Amino acid sequence: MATMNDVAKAAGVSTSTVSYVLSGKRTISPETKSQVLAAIDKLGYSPHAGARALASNRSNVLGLVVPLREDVNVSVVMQFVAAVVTTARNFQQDVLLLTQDDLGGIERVTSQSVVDGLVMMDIVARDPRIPLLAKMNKPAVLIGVPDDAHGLSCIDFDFAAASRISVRHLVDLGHRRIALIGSPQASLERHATYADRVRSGFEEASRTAGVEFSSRACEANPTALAEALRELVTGPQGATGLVVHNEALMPLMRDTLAEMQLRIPEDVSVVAIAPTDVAVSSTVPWTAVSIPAHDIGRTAVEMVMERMHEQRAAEVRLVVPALVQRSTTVAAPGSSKSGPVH
Amino acid sequence: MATMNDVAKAAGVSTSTVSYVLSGKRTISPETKSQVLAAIDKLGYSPHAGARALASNRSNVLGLVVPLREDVNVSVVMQFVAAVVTTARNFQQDVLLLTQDDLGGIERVTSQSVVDGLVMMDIVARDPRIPLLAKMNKPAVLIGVPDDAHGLSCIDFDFAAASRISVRHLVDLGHRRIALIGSPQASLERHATYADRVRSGFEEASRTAGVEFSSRACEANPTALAEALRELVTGPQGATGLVVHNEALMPLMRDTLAEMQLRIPEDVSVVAIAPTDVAVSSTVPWTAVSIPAHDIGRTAVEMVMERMHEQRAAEVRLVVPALVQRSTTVAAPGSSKSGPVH
DNA sequence: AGATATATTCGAAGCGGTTCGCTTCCACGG
DNA sequence: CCGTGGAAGCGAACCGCTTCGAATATATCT
Repeated sequence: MATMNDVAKAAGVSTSTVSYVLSGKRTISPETKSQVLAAIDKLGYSPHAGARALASNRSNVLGLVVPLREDVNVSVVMQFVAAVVTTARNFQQDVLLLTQDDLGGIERVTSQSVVDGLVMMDIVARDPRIPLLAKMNKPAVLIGVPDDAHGLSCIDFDFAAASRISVRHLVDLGHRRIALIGSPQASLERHATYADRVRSGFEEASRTAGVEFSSRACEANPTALAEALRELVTGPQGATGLVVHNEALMPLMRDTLAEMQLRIPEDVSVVAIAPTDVAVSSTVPWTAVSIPAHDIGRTAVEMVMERMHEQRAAEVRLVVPALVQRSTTVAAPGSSKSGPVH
Repeated sequence: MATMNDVAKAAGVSTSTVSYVLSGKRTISPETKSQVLAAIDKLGYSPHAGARALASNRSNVLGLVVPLREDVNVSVVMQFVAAVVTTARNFQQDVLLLTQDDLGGIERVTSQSVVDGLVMMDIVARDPRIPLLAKMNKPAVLIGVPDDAHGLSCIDFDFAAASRISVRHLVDLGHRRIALIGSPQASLERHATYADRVRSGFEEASRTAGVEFSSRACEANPTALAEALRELVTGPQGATGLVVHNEALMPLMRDTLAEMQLRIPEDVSVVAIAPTDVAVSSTVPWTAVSIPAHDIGRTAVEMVMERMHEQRAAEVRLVVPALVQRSTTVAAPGSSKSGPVH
């Protein structure tokens, strides 16, 4: 492999000149520049990442901590990842993948300067990785809002608001008994921030609206779903409106309801909180609050980059949700769409 | 950050000694070693990845090229990725993520020595990235088998065999008219190797068995599926046995068939070629040939690592498929056969 | 003209490791 | 008692790039 020195010789200049041609940090005369570029081209030179990292103290690599566990939402994760990688490239950064459970990994890549910054997904309320990460003195952005961010910046979808507008939508349609089918038990138990927020938003909005409500977790399998539906819909709760925040469940929903002799939306209205593609690639498109995974991933990288050079205050950004009505929600049976019924 | 020099001073030895303690490439007396380790501990020293990469000419990073397009199978991809990352860690390697469409990325990370080796997923028959990658003189393994591997090693699931045993299973059950519902048109058109092989395996086995057969692509939406089923099952083809290789379709299958008044398995038997989790997390578990994504990912990394130090011949490895009968296949209507016959 | 800017380029000192060759010390055999 | 060999540690030469200060040359100002 040709080195910068080889290029310098070939172009009849010093290495520093080559370096400045490449970095543009000092002005170089057009003639010199073109000679250098010609030499680079001729030798097929490309800079050595390690050497550059050593000298400049920047690796041009961003770490991305992704959850590869079973109980998360694969396609949302993929969308995040795609957004992060794409955006990172716009900043000349590559992306190093770390897994959730590799706790030492975060410490390793930061302390060894493998990465210049970090994006961490799937934050839980009291996340043990956060104090660790905060110590490392590298720019980092959390996707999700923990109880204590330890001075790190966060970005997230406003799941509480998503839940609230879902409730309001159902209430506006005249539903008086509603229910939330949430993430798998595991997500709730580890207090994934999205799971907690969806639930609290749901309960808060329901209370405000003065409707009957209940909520529960649900695993991503037909049996669990059937049981949940039996409890919430056909059981004593008798909910006529459902908010579902569980992507893996969506494909099973229609099927399972049908087996229970329940029609959508005649017997039960359903609002999904899910990525757009899940909401629309179903036999019938769901009324849904879309999770803009791409925007969030992009913004996360932007926030990291903003903090890479200049010191910058930590901030929390929430992405505002919007509900799109499709065909799975209608006015409650026996309700006039406008007036509250008691 | 403490450097190796700081450690050396604190321990009262030379830097080379510290280096040898860390790498174990030369013998160091127990006393010296423990002093050095104590100093490392006390100073919280950790080696600088860039410096190490420069001096040793190894970055300890593996590149992984993943498809982030829409028409691939997200959950399989995730399983691969998880397997690759986990296995890489066992070799002290981190994983750098590259996307399919970032063609320059492959060249960049190899020529700049950002990575020590590469794993590339979602290979197509005449993949333009392959000659490029072959030139780069870094160990690389393709997941998928292209027409011309240019001297690179490949690993893949034996999709042709998977298809063949699916056909044989149906034939053994007495089905005489069978059909294949394959990947989306886009996958076929770009000649993703798995799509091609599934189809040719299907046709070959069908011909051998002397049964009527047909096959077609199908997009991952209910309308497309309904149309495919109309053509293959209720239409003139009148297939009673179906092989489905399209993960995204599986959740819609049951639903769509029901709407067409078709029962599984009474009216039509179905074999899925899909990852285990997709096959079993359905309202009814599918008879299926599982795609062992994890094994393949792991092996891919192992193959790269094997080629990292020693020169080693290129090879093609195929993972042998196995069919698990569950509840979606039974003897053909009006056939005397009650089970697989050999 | 002499002095002060301005535009380019060079040289050298790092950045923080790895590794090779050499020295030192000590035990052991003849 | 000397020679030999192995164990342990040291020093210095890189690895390839960035960056700062200085040098040179040309342009501008008074």
